[in-house]
Amino acid sequence: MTPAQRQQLFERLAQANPHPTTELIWHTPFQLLLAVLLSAQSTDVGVNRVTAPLFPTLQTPQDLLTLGLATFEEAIRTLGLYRTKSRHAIEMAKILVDQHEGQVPETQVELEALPGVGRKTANVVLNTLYGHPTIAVDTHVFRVANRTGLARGTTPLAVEQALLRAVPAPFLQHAHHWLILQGRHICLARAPRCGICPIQDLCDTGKIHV
DNA sequence: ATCCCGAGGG
DNA sequence: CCCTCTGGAT
Repeated sequence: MTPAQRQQLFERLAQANPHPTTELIWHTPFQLLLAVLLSAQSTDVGVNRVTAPLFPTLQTPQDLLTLGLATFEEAIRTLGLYRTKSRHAIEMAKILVDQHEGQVPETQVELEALPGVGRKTANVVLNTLYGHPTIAVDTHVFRVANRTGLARGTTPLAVEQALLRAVPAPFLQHAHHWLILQGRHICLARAPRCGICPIQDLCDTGKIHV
């Protein structure tokens, strides 16, 4: 894909979504961190479903410690991976209270040191919470980048590095969410909706068929 | 049967 | 590299 085509690709995604943001519902920094941790192998709709009744009284890491492991497990049970996620969330809250004065850290290293927080989650937090020009590569971004030919790679890290080179600078800030929304609503995993895709003519796969 | 804003452990 | 964690949606 040529630089001009990449520019055009993001111009169209930007036009379709002028103010892209996460579809997770949150109000405090800790809630965003917790919601992203819960989103692993789960849909945002599912995460919002379990956090809606929880978040009014769960705003800080201390609130989660007060709630306790058993109650939290029960509250997120329908998400899947609930035991691992609950354990990580509680351990994460302890570290935030003990070592970060209850605040969400702003560096990749500090974030990835938290239980349950890997590179993808750290990138989402840095971008969404602090406005860093990071690109978190999740299942959607990975699929869209490889399918379109925007940036190819066999691992999430390789795709992330390819995207950082392929995305025109003015679009870096919101590239993550534009690609996510494209993957979630248009470039679906099983049945991509090429008929309504705004970048179909720029896409390597879209030209071929589907 | 496959996928969903993955991470940690072996 | 592989495996496991986990339930709901399609």
